[in-house]
Amino acid sequence: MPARPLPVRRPSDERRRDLVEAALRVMSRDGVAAASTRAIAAEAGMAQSRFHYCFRSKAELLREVVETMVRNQVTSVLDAVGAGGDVRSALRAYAQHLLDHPEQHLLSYELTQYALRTPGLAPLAAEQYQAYLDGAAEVLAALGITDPAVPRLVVALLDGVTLQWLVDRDLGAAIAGLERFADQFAPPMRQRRAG
Amino acid sequence: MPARPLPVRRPSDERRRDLVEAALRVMSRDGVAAASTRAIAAEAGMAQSRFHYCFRSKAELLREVVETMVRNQVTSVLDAVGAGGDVRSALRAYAQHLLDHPEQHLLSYELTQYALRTPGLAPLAAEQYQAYLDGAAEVLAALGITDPAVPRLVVALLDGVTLQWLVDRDLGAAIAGLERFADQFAPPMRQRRAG
DNA sequence: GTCTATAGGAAGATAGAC
DNA sequence: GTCTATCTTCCTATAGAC
Repeated sequence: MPARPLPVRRPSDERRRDLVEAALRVMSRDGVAAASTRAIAAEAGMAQSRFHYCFRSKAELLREVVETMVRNQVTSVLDAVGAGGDVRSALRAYAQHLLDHPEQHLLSYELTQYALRTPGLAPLAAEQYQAYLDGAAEVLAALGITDPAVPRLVVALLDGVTLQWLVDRDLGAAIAGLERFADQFAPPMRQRRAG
Repeated sequence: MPARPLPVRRPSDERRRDLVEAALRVMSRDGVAAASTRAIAAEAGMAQSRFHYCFRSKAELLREVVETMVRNQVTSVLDAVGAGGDVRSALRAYAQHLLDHPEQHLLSYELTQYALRTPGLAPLAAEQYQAYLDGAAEVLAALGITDPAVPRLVVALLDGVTLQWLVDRDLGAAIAGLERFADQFAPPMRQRRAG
């Protein structure tokens, strides 16, 4: 058997992963605008010039950053929300996730807009939201809600409520909004409808 | 009467307005990240160094940019939505506004996040959303909806639906989502509930 | 492969001629 | 007041020693 039956796909695959994760830390902490190649390389504990040994350009990194972040976030939220329970408990779990990881959610919006503003990267934003829709559909199916229009509505409402919370940090209002919304889909324990 | 009975409040008040408007044009067209003082001054037809004659710093400009943009946008949406009609027609008017001025809405999100990420500017994002809440409350009151929790929910849903539309440009899905939401507040012409 | 050093340019802000 | 020219700093990306 030869020593290397097939050439290593990319010699710096692991370094790339390190840089992507460092980029995610910098972006979460300081924002997308602050994530220069210098800051990212420093966060990963390497010289700035090594960045360009692993990635042809910063744009190439950002593609992977968005993909990784979406994967992580969907997994993270799905784990938090879980499979059992009812709609209300799922929404409360989402609120808890928001409270525990506000930077993840803020970063998500920032990367969406980065993708929308960067020529050629708009499809990434579409992939991002497709992943959110798929995640929402999965949770909703586990809750017995199969109406195909609902995931889209749920993602929209979670997005809007999350953005408001990031601005005013009023968790009570956010939860009240989510629970009121939940009444549309799960029979409320008690009547809550207004008019 | 003396020629100048009182000193002009700020000798460059008009120039400031010009720069703010130029900044809004550049930001709408190319994104917040592309709005350098050079690009803004060029858009306003002046030398870059004159920027710092009108504004002490770029941060000072951005405060005014956010305030002006929020004022403009609230006015613009309120005009489009109008005072008469029902919830559904108001939502359709909003959708039309979105279709006519996508950049305004994208810019709104970008500036929120810029404010959230810039130390000391977070209150600006809060002011921005307070203005949106006030605008929504005004429209809802004209529609006979006085539940104080609803404006917040409406703003959240419009935000979420708008963001989704900016990503996938699926207007049919956006309108369907809005109309379904409208059923909560206005009695639907026909039954639309799913399960 | 990994580093230091640096090219080459754009950013915000200022100096000084006019 | 307004310009050109420039300072300083930071950026992405590359060159070249080791």
